[in-house]
Amino acid sequence: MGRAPCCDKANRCGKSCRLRWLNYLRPNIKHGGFSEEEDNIIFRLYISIGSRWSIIASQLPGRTDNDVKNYWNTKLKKKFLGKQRKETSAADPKRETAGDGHGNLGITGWPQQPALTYPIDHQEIYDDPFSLAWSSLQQNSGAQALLCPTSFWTELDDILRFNLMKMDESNAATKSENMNWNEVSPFLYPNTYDGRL
DNA sequence: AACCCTAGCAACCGCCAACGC
DNA sequence: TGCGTTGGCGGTTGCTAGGGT
Repeated sequence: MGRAPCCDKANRCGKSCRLRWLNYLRPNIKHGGFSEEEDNIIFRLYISIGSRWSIIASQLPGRTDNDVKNYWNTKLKKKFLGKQRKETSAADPKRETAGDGHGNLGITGWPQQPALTYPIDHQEIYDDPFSLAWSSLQQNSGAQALLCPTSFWTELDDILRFNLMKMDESNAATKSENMNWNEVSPFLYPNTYDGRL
């Protein structure tokens, strides 16, 4: 499966060799499906730090950044944006596959409410983590205070800056990606987050 | 049976930082 | 300090399988 190798199979270049080892051949790689818990971890980290797949993958033993990235792009993004897709493709209802069949997202620990409550004219930016966060936060009971989009964006931007700053500090201090997640704002870890991953 | 469409995912590409000389 | 090499990363591509028509 997948595209043809860039080099002769019998004479692979080092970079391809390394990539294949890291993403596919390495021992202890999980090749099975992702669990609901892993889904939640990926989702929350994506909201918090964006598409830093290597960091996200480091929190999921046995998963590679490529795995996580592929899984997000092929499944999770649709899962978490399912309702929005349904709204925009109402003329073609058979395309809707995510959720429980009633327009709910089916995320463990997240209230089962319609995702699309953000104004329709903001849909064009709905695919980024901020938009995802907005959708998700609105599904939580505590989102009442965030009904003003302007203050929400400001607040979320502050949180993201804070998290990125903490990550930079952590990386600078340890020269590794084993950041201290306890320092990241819990604002984006509602319900199931208990301070460890 | 043949065609079309979509999902899944391994691999490619390009950029950038670290490293050694 | 400058340059070439290497490794790491995120985004993207394109092959394959499977389902629908």
